[in-house]
Amino acid sequence: MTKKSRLCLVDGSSYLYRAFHALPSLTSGDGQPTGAIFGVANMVRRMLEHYEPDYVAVVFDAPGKTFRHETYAEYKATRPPMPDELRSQLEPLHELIDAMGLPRLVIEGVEADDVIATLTRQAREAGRPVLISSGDKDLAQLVADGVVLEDTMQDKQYDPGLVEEKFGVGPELVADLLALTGDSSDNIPGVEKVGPKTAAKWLKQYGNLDGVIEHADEIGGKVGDNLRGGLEQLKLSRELVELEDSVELEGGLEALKRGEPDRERMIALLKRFGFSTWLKQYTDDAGDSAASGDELVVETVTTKRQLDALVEALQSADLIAFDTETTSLEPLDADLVGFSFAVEAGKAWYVPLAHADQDNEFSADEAIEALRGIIEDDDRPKVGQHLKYDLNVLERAGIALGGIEHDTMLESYTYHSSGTRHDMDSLATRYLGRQTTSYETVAGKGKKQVTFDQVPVATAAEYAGEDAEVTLALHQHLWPKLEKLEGPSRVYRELEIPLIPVLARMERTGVALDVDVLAAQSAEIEKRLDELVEAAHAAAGQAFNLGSPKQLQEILFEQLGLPVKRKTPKGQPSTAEDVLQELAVEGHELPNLILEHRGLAKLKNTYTDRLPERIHPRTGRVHTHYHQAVAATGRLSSTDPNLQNIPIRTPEGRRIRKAFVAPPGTVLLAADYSQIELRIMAHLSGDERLLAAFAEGEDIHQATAAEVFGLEIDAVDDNQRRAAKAINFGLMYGMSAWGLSRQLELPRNEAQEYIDRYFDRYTGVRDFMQETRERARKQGYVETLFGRRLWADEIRSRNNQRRQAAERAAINAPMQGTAADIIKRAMIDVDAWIQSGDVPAKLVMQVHDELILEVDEGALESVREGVVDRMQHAAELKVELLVEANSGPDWETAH
DNA sequence: CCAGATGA
DNA sequence: TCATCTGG
Repeated sequence: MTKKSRLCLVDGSSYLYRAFHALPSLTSGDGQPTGAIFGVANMVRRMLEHYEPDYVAVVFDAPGKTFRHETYAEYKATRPPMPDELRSQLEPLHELIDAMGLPRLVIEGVEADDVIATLTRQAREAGRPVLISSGDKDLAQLVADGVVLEDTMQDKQYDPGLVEEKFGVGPELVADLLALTGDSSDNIPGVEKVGPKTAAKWLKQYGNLDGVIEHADEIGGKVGDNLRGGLEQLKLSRELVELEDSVELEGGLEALKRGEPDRERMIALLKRFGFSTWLKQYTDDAGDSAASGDELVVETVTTKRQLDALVEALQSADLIAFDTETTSLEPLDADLVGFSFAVEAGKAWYVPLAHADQDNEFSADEAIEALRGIIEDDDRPKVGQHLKYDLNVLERAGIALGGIEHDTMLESYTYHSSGTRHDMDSLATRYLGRQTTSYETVAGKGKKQVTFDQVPVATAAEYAGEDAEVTLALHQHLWPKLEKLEGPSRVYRELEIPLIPVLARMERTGVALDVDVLAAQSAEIEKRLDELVEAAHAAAGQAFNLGSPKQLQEILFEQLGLPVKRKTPKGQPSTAEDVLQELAVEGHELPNLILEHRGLAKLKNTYTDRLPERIHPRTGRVHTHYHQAVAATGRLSSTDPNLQNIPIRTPEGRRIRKAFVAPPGTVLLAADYSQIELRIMAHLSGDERLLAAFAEGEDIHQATAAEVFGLEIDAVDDNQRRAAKAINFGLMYGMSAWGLSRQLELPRNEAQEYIDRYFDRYTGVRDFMQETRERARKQGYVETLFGRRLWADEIRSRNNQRRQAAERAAINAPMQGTAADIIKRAMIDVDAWIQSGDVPAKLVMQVHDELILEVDEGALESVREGVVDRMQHAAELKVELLVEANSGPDWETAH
């Protein structure tokens, strides 16, 4: 008997939704939305290429109710109706699938899942292997020997073993598990507080759902009560998640034989949708259907001849896409394992350098020397994805990456900073509709993960080659779009790209930390925490975990009966700081103890105990990572550790800055922009009063108080100044009366009065804000002074809260974003100055409006002047940019 | 308002 | 995942 060919079942409906949400909203020339059609069709094409099945079915949900709605009226009740933009793509997609020669099934009264279940059962009975392609995890219950579930968008194939790994139970128990946990997208309730972990544990213990129900009495705790209370619903949920595998279908499996594409219809449809690349394939290579096209050939370079040929090819390229493979995501620990290159679509090279199984004619050093001239050449433009990483890795390997011309991560970020992450996988999906091989599929994951040098060369080459080739494709897609936008492309060329080496250097440099200072503080805090716990337990009359907001709620509001001041978004009584403060003022003892405990525990857990763990064993310093494509406003962010939220506002907190030190012979210089965002607001709004106040060098909060309260400037008291400061602060966050009233502990109407008076006095600011709001609504984005575009994604949301949040963000964005642009310019300039000559200083940190440098003692004055001057002249505004710079042996003193 | 880290 | 707290 010959081996029977595989039946491929595609869950069209699940991919339709996912493609619709994951892909940009494409439209064809005549305005027909085509994004979801494109996504699903591409997915199907990839499946066809990969499996070349003779039997296929693309299955869709039928419109209208199903038998599940009769069982359970609430079924899918929380799901919003299908958006028009998606609905209008359904019929054209069906046409396209028909034209591709693929059997399509839409069966009234049942869902796509049930049709797939039925076909799977029939195929198994006929001894035919099955591949189910779906983004819907419910279908995992169908997996068995000979039945694989593939999630194309995640590039995962679930066999029984992987299902067990993912769900904690085998396929036969997946329906039981889903009944217990519920499925929010179908509005099927589960047992409250039971997640996948608990459900899997129970099912293992009692065999199956019936076992769990039988033994419900034995399960203790709150979840046990929840389980017993929900038994009826549980049985119903079980019925709903079970797939129906006896749907009546005409024609049997033979009806699913794949047909030939209808060329005429295909060409007509592809033209209509404007899918030009696909159309071109169709008209170019008439005979060979959709198969060819995005195939990638990766050449593994192992002989000297190949290496020479590669060098030659790179020498004649206008632009080289480049990627490094390494042993670690942490550049400071990463050893080179290989290089990949691409200079045209469909072709890539991989040069293995340190694979366990490699067998090259040349040594790694010989390969590096052969390529060094090209990699280091400033006149050979390169494009990469997140080149800061490669730059640091190469630096460690003694190679100085030159010619950093383009970075696809930054192209995407400056083109549209929000709405998507900017890692390669996200970009390939979003902009190319391509699903790239994940790192996990080549290197394994969890315990089984190996470092890249252990990955066989053959596997590594496919993966690495794809990275370089996709990077090139992304650049070819993104750059023409970005280049057309004058402002964003300027920000990209003049700020983001030049900043790459500056940040790379700062990360490599790191900052010195005095562990003894932190250890001493940790010990002090620990002692005080013990006292506080004891006192709190005494005050509560029982022991409890002070760090648990849940237990705290119980103690405060139920045991002690204190008044509930506010609720969290989820309806729990809030125990947030301001709430506790209010309770403390009312004379309760416990809230104060809690407040102090929380503050100190945070300090210890986040800073004094953790920072020393971050010291790198080789350098003895702390190396943060600056992220250049995360914050929507253009700011940097910092992680591992975050050095941009080191405490300063309280004395105990500020002490932590004592631990950030300069090594002997050097001092720390901390230079920060004073009131930079308000100054930018003065510039952008052109408000006369605000400009005048800055020009006169007045204390800006005092000046604001004088205006708002109608006083002479010298008559302003501390309280009035504090209120004015809160107003100024609030302004930059798009202030609402609600926010200000909370901040100042004032009634709403009084806060509103302050705001009104402010806008009466500062009419330029008022008009500017109104214009900004309108501009955001009209064009969907606002701009910084340097032309960076900041998109207000939800500005037209019908949800009031979301829309208003987007409006506030849009008002804040030009100021925060311009400040970010300015300090980036300053960093580039200061770094260039330091690198150009004998300036004995290093940039070590950036905290949004502050630069911290490590400076040789002897050169302090000249460096201070040089830094301040460059920061002040990073932009020419209608007001002067004021920079304050101080120095000292540690960050606290320097501030 | 924008971020990141922590603990339950 | 949520609440809380740190910074700007």
